[in-house]
Amino acid sequence: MAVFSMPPPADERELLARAQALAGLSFAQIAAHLGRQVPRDLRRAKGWVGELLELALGATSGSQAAPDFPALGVEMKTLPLWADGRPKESTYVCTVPLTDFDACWETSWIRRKLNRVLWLPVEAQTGVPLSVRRVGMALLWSPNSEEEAMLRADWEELMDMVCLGQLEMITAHYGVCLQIRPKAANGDALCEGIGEDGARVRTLPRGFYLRSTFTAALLGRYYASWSFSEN
Amino acid sequence: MAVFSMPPPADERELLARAQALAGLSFAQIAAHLGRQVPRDLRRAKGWVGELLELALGATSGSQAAPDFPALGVEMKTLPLWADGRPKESTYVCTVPLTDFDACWETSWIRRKLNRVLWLPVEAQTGVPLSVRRVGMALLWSPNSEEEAMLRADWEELMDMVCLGQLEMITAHYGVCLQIRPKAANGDALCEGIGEDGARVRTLPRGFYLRSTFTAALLGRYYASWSFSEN
DNA sequence: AGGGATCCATGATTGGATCCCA
DNA sequence: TGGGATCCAATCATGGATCCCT
Repeated sequence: MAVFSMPPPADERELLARAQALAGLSFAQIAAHLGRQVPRDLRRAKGWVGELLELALGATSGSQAAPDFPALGVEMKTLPLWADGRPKESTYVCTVPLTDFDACWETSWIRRKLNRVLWLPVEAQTGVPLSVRRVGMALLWSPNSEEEAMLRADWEELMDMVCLGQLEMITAHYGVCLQIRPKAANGDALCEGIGEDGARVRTLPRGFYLRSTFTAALLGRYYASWSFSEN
Repeated sequence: MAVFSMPPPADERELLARAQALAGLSFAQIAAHLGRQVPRDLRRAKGWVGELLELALGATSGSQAAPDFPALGVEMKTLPLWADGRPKESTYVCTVPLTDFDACWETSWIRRKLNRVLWLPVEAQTGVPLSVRRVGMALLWSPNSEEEAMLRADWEELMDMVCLGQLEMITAHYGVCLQIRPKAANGDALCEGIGEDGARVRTLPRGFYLRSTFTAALLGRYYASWSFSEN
């Protein structure tokens, strides 16, 4: 029997149970239950996997500035992995506030987003067709004190530069676990930022991304080893 | 032969010539030339007449913060009239900037919008079917010194209240020729404004409107009398 | 009939991320 | 293979205004 929609989970226990029930299922199986078509590849549907799994778990669809599970304060993130369990990509977290001089870590959007995350590892091995790729074992995570200290240090360094009008100097090389990179429909999309002289300038929208070294270490704390093998 | 699109007019002369060519035509006639359908009524298409006439004149469609005819600095406004020539409604001008403490009349958005306006009277008599309603004689207008002084006085009174956090006290009763009223998709739409204590609060978006007494007087300066009668 | 409330179209923005070249 | 560039869906915001109750 096909399930076409799902109410939000009542608590973390229920959310985690649903997520664990997805472990091992292929995208084709999940899509079939939700009445969705699997695209040929992700080139023209880059967010498809994330949207599919949000639907499968009963997440609230993209309402601004709210977590995926508002009642629980939980954010869902897919984590694309190579067949050997290493993260394939960095992880997009949220947009960078480019004109907020008063930003502080404690009340920052990124800290709220990362405070409680349901990580869903997903198979992303090149060459494996999308329909047969599988969901892995879910992990409900909060940063430990060491992780939070690292995130905070990166955030403060990067946001200092943003507020001091040094945005154009920022490359993805800054930050140990967090980086700032462009996040736009294309190179023509512009928003407002702070220029060298403190005045407003037009610039590319930017996003915060978690480096794959960070997400790899995070997985490593919970899973001694991990793979999508048939064993 | 149907005309499906129209390049922007090169100068005010050309714009005015096109507008005068529309005088006396029904909405059905204009829509037919543009390959558009006339809706049964305006209840679920409130902006239809404005959009039709923009298309007919070669206006740039709703690009943000730019006039309808950017090269000319001209704004187009329909002016719905009763059969006897009195304005039926107030005229929406633009949104009210709710968080701009430094706003001044000289550089205000509303002043730029009203600096040069092509008024298009349109028949709006209740009971007359939309398809047979007609366009009237166009008027290319700029505020005279008296009109500008009145607009400025109203604007300064109203914007003082906005900036002092007295927004919730403003009703449509303030202002001799200009008023502030809600301008939103519905009562749930919220934006940012200034609260009583100076902090940001969530509030309804507001718009500036010209009272119909103002637009009536404006027409009266140019047309001794005016109607859509068959004579 | 004045004024608070609302409606549609469309462009801009955000949230979901992966693509793909050097 | 890191990092600059890009893609889709859905929501939000803006511009076009009129509706409709008291």
